[in-house]
Amino acid sequence: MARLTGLVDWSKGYAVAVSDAQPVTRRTGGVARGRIDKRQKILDAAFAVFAREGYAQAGVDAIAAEAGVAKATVYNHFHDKETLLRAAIAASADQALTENLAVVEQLTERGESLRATLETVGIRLIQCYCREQSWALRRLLAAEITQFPDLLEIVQGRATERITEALADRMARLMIAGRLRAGDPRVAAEQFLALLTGPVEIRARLGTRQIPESERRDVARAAVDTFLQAYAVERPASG
Amino acid sequence: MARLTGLVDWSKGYAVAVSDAQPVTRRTGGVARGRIDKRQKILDAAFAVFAREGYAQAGVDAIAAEAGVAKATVYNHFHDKETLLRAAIAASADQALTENLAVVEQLTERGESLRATLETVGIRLIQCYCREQSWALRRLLAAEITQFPDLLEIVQGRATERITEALADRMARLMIAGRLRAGDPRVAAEQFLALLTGPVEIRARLGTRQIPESERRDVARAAVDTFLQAYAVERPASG
DNA sequence: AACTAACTAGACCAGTAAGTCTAGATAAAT
DNA sequence: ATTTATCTAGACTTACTGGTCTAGTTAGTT
Repeated sequence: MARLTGLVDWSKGYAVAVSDAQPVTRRTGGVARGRIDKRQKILDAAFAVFAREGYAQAGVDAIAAEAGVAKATVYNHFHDKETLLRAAIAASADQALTENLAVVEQLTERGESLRATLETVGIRLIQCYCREQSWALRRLLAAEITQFPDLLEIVQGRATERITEALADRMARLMIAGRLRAGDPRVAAEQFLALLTGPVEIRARLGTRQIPESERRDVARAAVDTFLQAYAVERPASG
Repeated sequence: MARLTGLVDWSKGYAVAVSDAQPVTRRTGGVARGRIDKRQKILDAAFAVFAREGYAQAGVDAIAAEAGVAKATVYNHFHDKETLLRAAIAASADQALTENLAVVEQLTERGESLRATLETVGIRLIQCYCREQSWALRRLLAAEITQFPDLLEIVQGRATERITEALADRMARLMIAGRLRAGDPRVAAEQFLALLTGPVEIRARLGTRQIPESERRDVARAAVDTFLQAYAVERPASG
């Protein structure tokens, strides 16, 4: 009866299910994971369908079909539709986080001009922000936040907050290195991100419009201009 | 059979239904509107329930109950659940727009210091942005945009876009008046808004956290600082 | 007072979807 | 070859809800 002989309470245990609830098979052998990649397939399909139709509208049948899997298999991996939602969102947030962190890491104090570095990082951050998956994640989160308030922690703890913090770290390094005027690195990070994503937000229309490459570059350049005018130590030759 | 003897196709006519589909009673008399304020009650209730539960989850019964009205009455005013959603969102967007425009209008070239004016306007804009209804509207829009793409035009045409444009107008005036460095007023408007709402967005956690008054003031001040350092004509005495 | 349009309460139908269950297929490990 | 865990297809139960309809009520207008 009990599927795990009572080792863990799975009824609400999304914290476990979310991170790595590997089915038993995975651990039995050495090479292992006979066809447990189905789990990932289900997660991907679930995210896609949830994003497209919304939680309430999304049918588990549809998710199973999109994953190329039987409905029972879905319930084999995830106890609940709700659990599935949390897992899918967590997985997507993790993915978005690593992408963003990789970009933030490129913001070092050494290297050519600070302006050029900021612009490159800016363009890449905008790229991340404009991924279809990113838009879907933000939309889905906004949609279901009132029904499942804990989604906020699942995502915020994995994405927005951590990215801002990582960027703040870099800003602090730049300030210490004398490349940026001293100030609150957290505010600097927030404002840099705001200058990048704010204009994008308006122009992208919640992700329904694809912003052309050139426009994204313009936004990044304008953002860096404004940012540097406020935070650069020596004034760049203007005009 | 046809409720309006075929004058208008009501089956999908949200453009009409949205703006002012007043029931006949309203026009029969002079003083009129016997109890047609029910329409507003329904709209308010619908927005509240849609925002709380999401479109798919929201039951028309629940909306009727919250409006203090029979279900049939809802269908008397609005042909469809879908029509009701559009109408409710449009009404809410209209309201948000007028509030925001009233604030933007306060940004004139005369008056004490430009910095003080910008700060006041900034604080008020943040206030508008943080209204529970504003958050609900943005969340709801994000939630249903994939299902009802036309919602975007209903809202964007009434809110975001118009506000940005109005602000850009003011920026242009300030540039012409020599109070701001000449440049693209549209970009200035976007960046000013971004500097205000970006940090608020992160801190408010999709509207689930109430930002204290002092924190909002800090954000506005920081935004104005950065903005003026980039756009002021003469450098403000720093330090 | 008579008329009329909007309202109410509640029954009702039809469609849909979460979650369970059964019986059988597949494939890794011993 | 046998065992064991997962998988599949699909029927099934249960519950909910959009929209309609009916019968009767309320209140403004003439």
